Amino acid sequence: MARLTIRDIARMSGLSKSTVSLVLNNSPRVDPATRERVLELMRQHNYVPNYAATALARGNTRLIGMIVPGLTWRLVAAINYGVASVVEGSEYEIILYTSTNDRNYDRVIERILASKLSAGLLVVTHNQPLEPLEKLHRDGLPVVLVDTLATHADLPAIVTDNYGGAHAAVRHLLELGHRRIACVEGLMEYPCCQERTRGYTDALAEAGISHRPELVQAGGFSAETVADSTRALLSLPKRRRPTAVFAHSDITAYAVMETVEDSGLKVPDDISVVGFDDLASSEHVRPALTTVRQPFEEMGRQAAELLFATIEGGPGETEASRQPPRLSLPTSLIVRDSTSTVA
Amino acid sequence: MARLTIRDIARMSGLSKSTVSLVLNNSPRVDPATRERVLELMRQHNYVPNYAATALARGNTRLIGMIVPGLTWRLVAAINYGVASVVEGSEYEIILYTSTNDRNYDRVIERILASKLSAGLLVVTHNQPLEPLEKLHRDGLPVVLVDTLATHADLPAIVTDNYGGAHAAVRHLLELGHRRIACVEGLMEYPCCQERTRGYTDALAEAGISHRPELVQAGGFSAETVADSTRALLSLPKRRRPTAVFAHSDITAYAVMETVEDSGLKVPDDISVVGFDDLASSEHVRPALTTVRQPFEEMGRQAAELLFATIEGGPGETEASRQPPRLSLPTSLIVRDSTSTVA
DNA sequence: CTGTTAGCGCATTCAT
DNA sequence: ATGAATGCGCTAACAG
Repeated sequence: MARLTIRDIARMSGLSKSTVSLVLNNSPRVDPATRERVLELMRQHNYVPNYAATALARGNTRLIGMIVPGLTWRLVAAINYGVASVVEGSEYEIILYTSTNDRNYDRVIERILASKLSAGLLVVTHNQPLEPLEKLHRDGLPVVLVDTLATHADLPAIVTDNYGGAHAAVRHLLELGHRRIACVEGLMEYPCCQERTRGYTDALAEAGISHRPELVQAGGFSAETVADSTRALLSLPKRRRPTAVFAHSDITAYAVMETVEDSGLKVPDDISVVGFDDLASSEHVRPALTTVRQPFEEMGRQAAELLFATIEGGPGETEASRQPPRLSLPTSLIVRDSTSTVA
Repeated sequence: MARLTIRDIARMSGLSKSTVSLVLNNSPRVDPATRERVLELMRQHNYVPNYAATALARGNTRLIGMIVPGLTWRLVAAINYGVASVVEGSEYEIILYTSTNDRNYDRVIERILASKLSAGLLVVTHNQPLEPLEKLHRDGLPVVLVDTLATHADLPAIVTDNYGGAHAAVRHLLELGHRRIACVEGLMEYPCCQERTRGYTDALAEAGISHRPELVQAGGFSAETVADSTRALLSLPKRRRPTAVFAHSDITAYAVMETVEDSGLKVPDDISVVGFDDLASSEHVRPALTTVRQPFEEMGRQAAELLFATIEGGPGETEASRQPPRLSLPTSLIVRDSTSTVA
């Protein structure tokens, strides 16, 4: 597999390297006939330009980095798919930075990304400090956040309407006649979770229901904490006990449902449950979970397109680019079997 | 962010480029004192060698390609995690090739991978033709298959014991007293599915149960086909109707369970169901699914390590390497609530 | 429209 | 132990 170089093609075609290079780069200023001849030659000999050489000469690569935290793979699959669907139509490739533990996050940022390996960066759902990313962005590396709701960050981002989603979920419960609606929260360091609680609180307030702190429980990401919280809710005296639970995530909702059933109550007959995310499995859980769907795939697509736009747009220190675009995609309520009218 | 080059470091340290280069490559023939001085300088100025330049000069990159088919993301998450956990301890990065549709598979193989972008290739669960991969491998690009049970392929692979897993699943049902055990198959083009049917058939035969073709149904990957197959099974006269179903995958099992319940029967009371894979969601499905666990994460780890070994091992046309290593990882039966003794 | 000439940043001989 | 020279394969002015 003696690799062919551009020089070989040049010799074979009787042209010079530069002309061949022009062909490679689709330059209009090359004779269509010779152009076709060269292309044919390449095809015949299975010539492929050396990536490293191209990158070096150009001064930039055609790779985009994608940072995804290890723990959120279940959400990330769909995002990835969306990203991939637009990337594969381009000349770019994805290079994947997964940090399975948090410690090497800094290494990833400081060392690898500084090596000019990627032309842009997609950062998926994470709660690491954003300062390093902002610095990179200021230094000219396009960065797009995906599902990282960092309100204070000075970075372009694709997010979903967490507030609206939560609000709609609670509205749904209210319309079913529920009045005592609990909330089992996720990690409140995440702005998205803060938004969800805000949506919950506001929806209740708008319905004229006064806030009851005892109905808002910490959940976190651990099934045990969620179980504890759920038991705390169930142990309330009957007339103060919630008839419905809004969970900050589908995973949380699963744990809530399991705890409810373990304690001899039925979902949705005794307690309705709404989740958030619409993971693929939520359709198969029994009862099938009513939940707020996040358009993950679409988010991935939009994020990739935004990133490409920024990359192609050049340094673009225009007035418009100083205000980083922040696209919020709508969520939708998927009503299934885990919610019903209040008994 | 005017990027520093090796030349800058050389100037600052009063040395020549080549000496600095020697430091970068951990050459023993450089004075420990100067070596430390140079390293310190690099640290201070946040110098990182240009990846493309290094790759070009060396003639090889420190990237490993990972081909994953778009449709199997749910399985792939855990594999990825395993791969990432070993890659992040190395100097390599992952570059992700996802083909969301099958058409560009050839393009991926022929063009991108031939561009010397990756030092090795990890190919995850796919059913594309393997010839191109074999060719690449012969041409010196290390390739490792993950969960692609291609019995006839001349490539190193990490697989799981599909036969043994299926066998164990059916044994489990037999021990519960079931005699009429159906099988809802996956895509039979996949060798792994062929193995699963073989395990099913053999386990029955060993128990002295004669093969009943009507109990083996096509499932494929579509929920509707599975539903059809399940209804066909349920519509058998009561004394020929199966009391248990072995499904080729968890997803298939979900659809089987739903169809069973739609028709008014109960899992596991009327019909026991066993899946294959142990997706994360199988724990949350109701009834929680009894299934055969594949050690996805471990597969990813092993695959990455095998790939590294081959890369570092050089061209290695030894006698041992002519016989491509084929590691089969054991599966384990996870008993949950979807199986019970026969009524 | 096409060829000439210089690099891109680094690794790697060969000298010293 | 360190420096000078050369080339990896390609792009990008600048000429013609």
